[in-house]
Amino acid sequence: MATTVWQIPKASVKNLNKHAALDLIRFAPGGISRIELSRQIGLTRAAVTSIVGDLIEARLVREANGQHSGGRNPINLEINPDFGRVLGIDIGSTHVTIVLANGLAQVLNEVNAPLDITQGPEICLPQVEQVINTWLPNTGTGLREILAAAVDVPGPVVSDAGKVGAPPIMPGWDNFPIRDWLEERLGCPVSLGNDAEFGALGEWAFGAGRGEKNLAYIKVGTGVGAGLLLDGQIYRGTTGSAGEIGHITLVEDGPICTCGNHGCLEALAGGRSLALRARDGVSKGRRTRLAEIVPANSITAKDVIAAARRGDLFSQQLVTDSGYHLGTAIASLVNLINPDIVVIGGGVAQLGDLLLDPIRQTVKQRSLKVSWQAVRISAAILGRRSSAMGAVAQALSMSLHQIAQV
Amino acid sequence: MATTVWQIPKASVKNLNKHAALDLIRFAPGGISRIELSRQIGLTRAAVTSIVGDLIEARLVREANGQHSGGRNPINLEINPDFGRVLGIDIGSTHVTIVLANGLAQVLNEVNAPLDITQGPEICLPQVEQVINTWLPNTGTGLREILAAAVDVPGPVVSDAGKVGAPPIMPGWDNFPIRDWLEERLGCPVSLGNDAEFGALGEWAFGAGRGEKNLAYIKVGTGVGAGLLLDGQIYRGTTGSAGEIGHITLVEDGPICTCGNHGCLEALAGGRSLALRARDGVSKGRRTRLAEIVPANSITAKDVIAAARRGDLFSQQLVTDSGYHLGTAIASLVNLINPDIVVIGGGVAQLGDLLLDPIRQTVKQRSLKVSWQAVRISAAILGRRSSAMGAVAQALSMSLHQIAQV
DNA sequence: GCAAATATGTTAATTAACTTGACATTGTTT
DNA sequence: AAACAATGTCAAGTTAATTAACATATTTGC
Repeated sequence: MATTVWQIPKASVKNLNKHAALDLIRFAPGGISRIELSRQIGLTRAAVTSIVGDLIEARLVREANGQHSGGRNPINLEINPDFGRVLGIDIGSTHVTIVLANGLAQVLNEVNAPLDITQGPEICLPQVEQVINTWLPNTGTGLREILAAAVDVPGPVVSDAGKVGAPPIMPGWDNFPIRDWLEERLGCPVSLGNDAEFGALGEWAFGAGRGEKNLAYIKVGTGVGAGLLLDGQIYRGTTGSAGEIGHITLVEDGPICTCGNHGCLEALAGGRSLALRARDGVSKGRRTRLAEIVPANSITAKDVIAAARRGDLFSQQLVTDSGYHLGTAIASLVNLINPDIVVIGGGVAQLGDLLLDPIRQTVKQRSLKVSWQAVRISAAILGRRSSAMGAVAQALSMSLHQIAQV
Repeated sequence: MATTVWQIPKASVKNLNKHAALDLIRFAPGGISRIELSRQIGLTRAAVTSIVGDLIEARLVREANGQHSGGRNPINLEINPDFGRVLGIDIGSTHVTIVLANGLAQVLNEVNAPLDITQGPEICLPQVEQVINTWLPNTGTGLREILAAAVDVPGPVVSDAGKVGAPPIMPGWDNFPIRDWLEERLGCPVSLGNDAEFGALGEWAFGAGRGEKNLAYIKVGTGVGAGLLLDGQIYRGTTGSAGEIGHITLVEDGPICTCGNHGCLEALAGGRSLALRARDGVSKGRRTRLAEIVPANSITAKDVIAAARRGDLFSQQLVTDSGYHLGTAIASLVNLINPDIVVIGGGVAQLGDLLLDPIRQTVKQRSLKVSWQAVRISAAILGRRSSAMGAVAQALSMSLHQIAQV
């Protein structure tokens, strides 16, 4: 029942059931009773009473109200929201989003600040620290009250080392001890992850894919990446670069990609491609509202998304084209992974069915029947907060299980 | 450390470490000492002494000789080969291979018989039973001595039910209780799996990918399928149809596939495609030894492989072409899964570098650097026995852990 | 050749997580 | 109000672990 990124420390196999109970309580929508815990873990009611007693004594869990019929009503258990607070930090290529949450993963406050990731860690990380130091006191929370934090970045992560691997979009971040740096400044344990991976975790824990066994989260931002949650566990691959769906080759002689290859999904369907195709269309005189933006080569993906929302047909067509390419790559993923659900997140996903319908159609056409019949394709419920909420889930995992350890 | 398909029964969490020790002993090349066990499981030496005592008393494990330096020599432990015998049954589309193995997974005997899977289970399974009943006594083994068996079939499997899902190449097998039928006839526990999945298990346990964390086994036979072993666990997906790499679309308007789509990998690189392309070439008058085979449309994939081996340039070109297509699909897999190793098995893989080189080249060209640098692409060491040996591993898992349960 | 050093393996006493089986509590049904 | 039903708790017993001492086997140093 180890459901998240938290790895059970080898020494405490004896506490295995305590951690299992904790996770079941955390992720049970609307709480869970002792007897239900005993059924799911496979322990006796007496044992669960004892375990839950420990958790309540540690102030991690509290009793709440629930309903039933036939006999005595069960007492629902839930995480004690006041057990502590955590930070979820989502570092994107142009922005950083920071979320303050309580033990129940309820968002208490949120802040957003611009950032240019190409400036490297020596510039960016102090900026993040600065944002926290000026914003956090206004939320009525001291830095000392923060039990843990989790950060994600848009590149492959070597999670043991707390560094990024070989980041294509993150020049200068290579080998910088991101986690250690933040742990020292924030004074609490920090976990480093990949943005798509945390997006998957967020949508699995609180969003569109609650509790599914096999989930793929596709982040369609400037680039395109996937986070995989397989058999209830984040899957990172051998060097932490699993889920790099953005660099699957779709068109032999297609447009050049940031990775150096031609015809990658990212170069055909990502935000950067969306902007480039829009500029190209405008310069060719296509009839579109985007033509109002001058100069044409200042058009961004955001502009295209906004225009598509307002009904601009040309922009909608560009998005639909992205959808077909995404669908082709996702069809491969569905054939290989056979997931319960594919969650589409990132900026473009705000357009909903305009993007999802061509994806669904292509997946249905290009993957095996058994597999596409089993899969649900939905937009991210948490929207642009998927990754930050995944970071919150991860930070809560760390602190809850650390406290439960003893 | 749950390394194989065996799922630890919830009730016996207390025996968790016993099962972990058993698996470590099983898969440690050349045995493992008590102290090494204690290090890897994270228990004290005393605890390991007690656990190993139980295993020896149950006659599952025995002491062997080992070497060391600096102090007292450790006593190596290995599975007791005489604890029992198992059967590994690999049902292909045209043949069935059955392997008799002892506790150490050493092959004691092997039999091969033709079979036509399209005739359905009512014909095929009695044939398998017949083969076993006439062959097994000659090996000096009674059916009663068989502790367990595992069977694989070339289609998606619903392993809980012991049936196949929606098999494209297995008409009539749908919903037939394969496992239950065999359990009744063989009088021992039977496990049902997919051929690629068991191939992955076989190569992981005894072959090219020993002990790797993330392994993909690509079976290039009549069709093309992949078995995935991720984070040390067989990954089956939501409906048991994970790894269907054969039906990834590579060429929009490519040749039609058995699945109904166009341009699937299987239709471009599988054994069936190899034969079709050879026939086509011969009928177009290409210079090749295959022209000696008449009529041209009786040429099989086997013929092409044999000719390629003997230096026929046309046949070699056909194989190389298959390699490029396989490489394209495997590049996607490498991007998504980021495995340690990709093992190529099935008939065509016997050609070695003739097939592997174009695969390696294409993967290097079409996947991310971090990912292709980390991956090893090798031919199956167990050859045509990969799946049968995976079945042996699975059958041994079942009986070993069942006996260790108490 | 023999003690010292070193590493592996075992034993007995203790600890802690679980089970068992009885009992207590709190609700619905008749 | 009594019977029933389901949940939760308690106390005693069981068992897989730890701890700390000791036993065993092999190399090293003189």
